[in-house]
Amino acid sequence: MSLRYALLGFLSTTPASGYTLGQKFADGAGAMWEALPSQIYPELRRLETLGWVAGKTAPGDKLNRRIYTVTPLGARELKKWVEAESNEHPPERDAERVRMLFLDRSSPDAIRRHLERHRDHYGKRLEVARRNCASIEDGTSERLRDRLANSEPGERAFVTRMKWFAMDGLVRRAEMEIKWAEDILRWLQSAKAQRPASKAAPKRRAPRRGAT
Amino acid sequence: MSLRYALLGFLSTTPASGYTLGQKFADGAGAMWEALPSQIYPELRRLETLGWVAGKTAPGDKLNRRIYTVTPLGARELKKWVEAESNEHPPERDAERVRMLFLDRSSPDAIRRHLERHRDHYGKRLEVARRNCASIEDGTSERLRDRLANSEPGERAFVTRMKWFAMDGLVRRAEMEIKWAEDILRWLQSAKAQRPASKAAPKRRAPRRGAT
DNA sequence: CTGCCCATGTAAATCGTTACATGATTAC
DNA sequence: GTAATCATGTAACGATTTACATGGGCAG
Repeated sequence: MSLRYALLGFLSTTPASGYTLGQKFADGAGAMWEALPSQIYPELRRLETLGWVAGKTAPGDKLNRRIYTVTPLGARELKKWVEAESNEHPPERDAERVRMLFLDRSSPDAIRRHLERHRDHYGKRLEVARRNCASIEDGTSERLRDRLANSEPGERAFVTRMKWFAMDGLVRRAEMEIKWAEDILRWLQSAKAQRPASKAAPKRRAPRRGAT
Repeated sequence: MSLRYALLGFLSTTPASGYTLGQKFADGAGAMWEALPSQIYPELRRLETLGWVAGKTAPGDKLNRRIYTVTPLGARELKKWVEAESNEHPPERDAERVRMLFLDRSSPDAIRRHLERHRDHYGKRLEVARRNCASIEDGTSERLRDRLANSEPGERAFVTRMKWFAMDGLVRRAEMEIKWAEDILRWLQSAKAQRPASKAAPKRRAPRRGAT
């Protein structure tokens, strides 16, 4: 049910086509809720029949682009959703950590490769999120500009800051995942030095990390 | 497809019934991949027809508990999965951050309530994860003991450490989410002091956080 | 005129949730 | 004996992925 509101939210800043939304979802400000065309297009049609958005194709457009705009009803429904008290967090489903849990019977090399992929994956995400944060800070974010254009002048600093915090969450997440992977990689490296083959190594207790 | 391997993984440590797995998934070491009974039971049956696990009900058991054990084939398939190179990370779907993104048109009070729920939610997760970490460290973790019982003596320190790292990932995630929420809450508090009603506030640039 | 990107979809299959059903066991 | 918990499921629905289809525009 969140795809619906993610679409609605992005359209509440700037009217857009399904294709454009799909692009934003993949990389830009929308690296928060990814979805495929086959899910986006039907959902936009459903939003239209609900009367939450209005879609229009420009008469001369050969590409048949359908541009959607949020209706007042849609804006109210979006607000209802973001403010809802019953925000049950989604169930935890952390495939990477599950893998790590059961990689203990694999070779240190397999574990290392896995962690390097993890680190690199979040490295890319970090880059995107940092870039987005920067463009919010220096005012080059198109989406933020569109958003501010629809805001009261007195609210603009507030809106800017909220956007920044949201994006900063993605930065922090990526930083955490990278550090987690690197800490384990470092330990694997030092453990390897101690037990070159695969056996031995005196039993040591897992120490706490630096800060809590 | 990950539920299948999560089940397989947990069974590779200790044979268990579907009900038991459901419990572990909800709180204990399994706060990594939650699933409901209606998904767990059919999946276990499918794993059985695949020959990856063997299920048996003890003759005298009035409760009709079906205890599943991983077969050698199942163990090989699990290993194949955890070591697979094509570990595409799942698409990002972060409903909380999407909400934050579009909460900028709501009252600071609504935002505050939202963030407090976020903080409290991860506070509970942090407690569970810390408890699990602690029980791995002090050797009171039953699941770890079962796991070590099936491991070579020389590998035990390594296995212990890997389990700890996996669980530590959940600790770090929860700590990060709590800090994120608290940082925004603190800012809301200070911003409120500056603009008590809802207007004004001199435009300020979003500053970088302490460390990168 | 061939291959690639833009743009919008449909159909089938799989994964996950919600609602419901059933019976036995344990604690009060 | 009644309520909570143990234990296993089925059916229907909703969300998501995979595979496929289609046609216009643009660069070589």
